[in-house]
Amino acid sequence: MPAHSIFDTLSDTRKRETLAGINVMRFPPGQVLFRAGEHCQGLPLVIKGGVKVQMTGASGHSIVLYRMTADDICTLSIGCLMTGRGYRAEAVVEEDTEAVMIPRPLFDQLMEQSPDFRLGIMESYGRRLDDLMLLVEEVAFHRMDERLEEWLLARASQGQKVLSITHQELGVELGTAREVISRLLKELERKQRVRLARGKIELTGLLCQQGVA
Amino acid sequence: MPAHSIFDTLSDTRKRETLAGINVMRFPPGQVLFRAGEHCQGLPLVIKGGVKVQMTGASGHSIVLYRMTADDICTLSIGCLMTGRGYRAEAVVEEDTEAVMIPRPLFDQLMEQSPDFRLGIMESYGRRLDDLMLLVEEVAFHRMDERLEEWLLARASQGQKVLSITHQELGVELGTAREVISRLLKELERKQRVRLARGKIELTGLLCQQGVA
DNA sequence: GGAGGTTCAGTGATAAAGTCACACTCGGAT
DNA sequence: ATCCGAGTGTGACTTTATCACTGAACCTCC
Repeated sequence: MPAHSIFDTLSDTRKRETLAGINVMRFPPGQVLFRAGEHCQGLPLVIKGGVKVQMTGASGHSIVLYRMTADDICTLSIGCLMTGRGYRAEAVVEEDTEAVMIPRPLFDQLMEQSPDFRLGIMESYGRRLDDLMLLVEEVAFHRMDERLEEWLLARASQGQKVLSITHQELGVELGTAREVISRLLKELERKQRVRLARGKIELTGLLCQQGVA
Repeated sequence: MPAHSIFDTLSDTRKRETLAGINVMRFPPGQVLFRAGEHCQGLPLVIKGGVKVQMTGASGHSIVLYRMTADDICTLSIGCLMTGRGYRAEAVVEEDTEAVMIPRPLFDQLMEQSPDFRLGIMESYGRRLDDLMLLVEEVAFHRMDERLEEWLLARASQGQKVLSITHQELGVELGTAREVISRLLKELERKQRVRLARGKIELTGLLCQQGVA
């Protein structure tokens, strides 16, 4: 039985009733859930998997804003749903993902009837605002070399030792240019913290050790 | 009768009943509504005035995230209210401001009973997310000289020709250092777009013309 | 009105980051 | 084997950030 924890607080019959009309969708990596400008059809709940949300600004550059993983709510969609405006960002699946789409009427109904559903939505919103505020601070004030190391470290702590990612993609992650990433990675290679290959970054030495801890 | 448009959809008796228990508070410029780390006591609704919300990052630098004006809802507070975490930002009054504070129980009650109240909250959240996403893009990819001109232009279009603001404060607005602002302003002065004085920036020439249009 | 202190602004030197242009190289595909 | 495109390396230059310091404007207190 596919589920999202926001339904856990509903009674069993209520839950069955709610989930009756909606079906789980599966998405492969690379699939685009929504694009900038598109209109929102409902509220996506991620059951499992991973989705990155990124935007491309007026400047033509892109930056990853945040990620959704298992049990997440696509908060961004709520705003679009309410105001009727199109998405400002796009969502790209990174790992095989299962999600359900809550249509507007059901969303309204749940908001009306379930205090816990409301709480879940509000909490999710709060977290997202926090994420974005931290991102602003990060982008505005942190050095790129530190941000890059932190990013790699975060991956290392998930147990990944060899990352399959291009410098260009890393540039989008951190909101900078490919050349900047290339130079910083070369510098890290000189410091024996990574080994580089085409499309791959192997974490070694301190970067890897710390990641395990 | 002080009011916030989010109450407009309530029936007159309902509205009277709701507003009975809460009283309008007045704040002078400079007053701090909340600080980073403090806990949220309720949901502030701005009746009139102006409040800026800014955060100071781990780096020790500050940046203005957004502003609240008449009829705004302090969306940030909802997240804090729901999760119980402290504020990550601080709110500073800029103009004489009137606000009401909705205590948690009343907030919960309105969320349960009024679809329009829910809609208003959700819309407000959506706008805030949008604001922050645009800010990320702006900070990450736009040139500082353009951002500065846009900021000045936005003030000009509100009819202000002489701004009372220090370079330091402008640095916080745009998330950069005072020296950077000083140099860019000097450059604008050379281009006859502003006249500078201690604590003042007078908009002239194109910058002013465009502002009026 | 001056002395002294504080806030604000200007500027040079240097480092970090972004931009532009172009060369090279690795891995398929034909 | 050759070709081609995606990925990477790098020099030259611009923009922005940081550090250190100077000087100017304003305030307060005699």
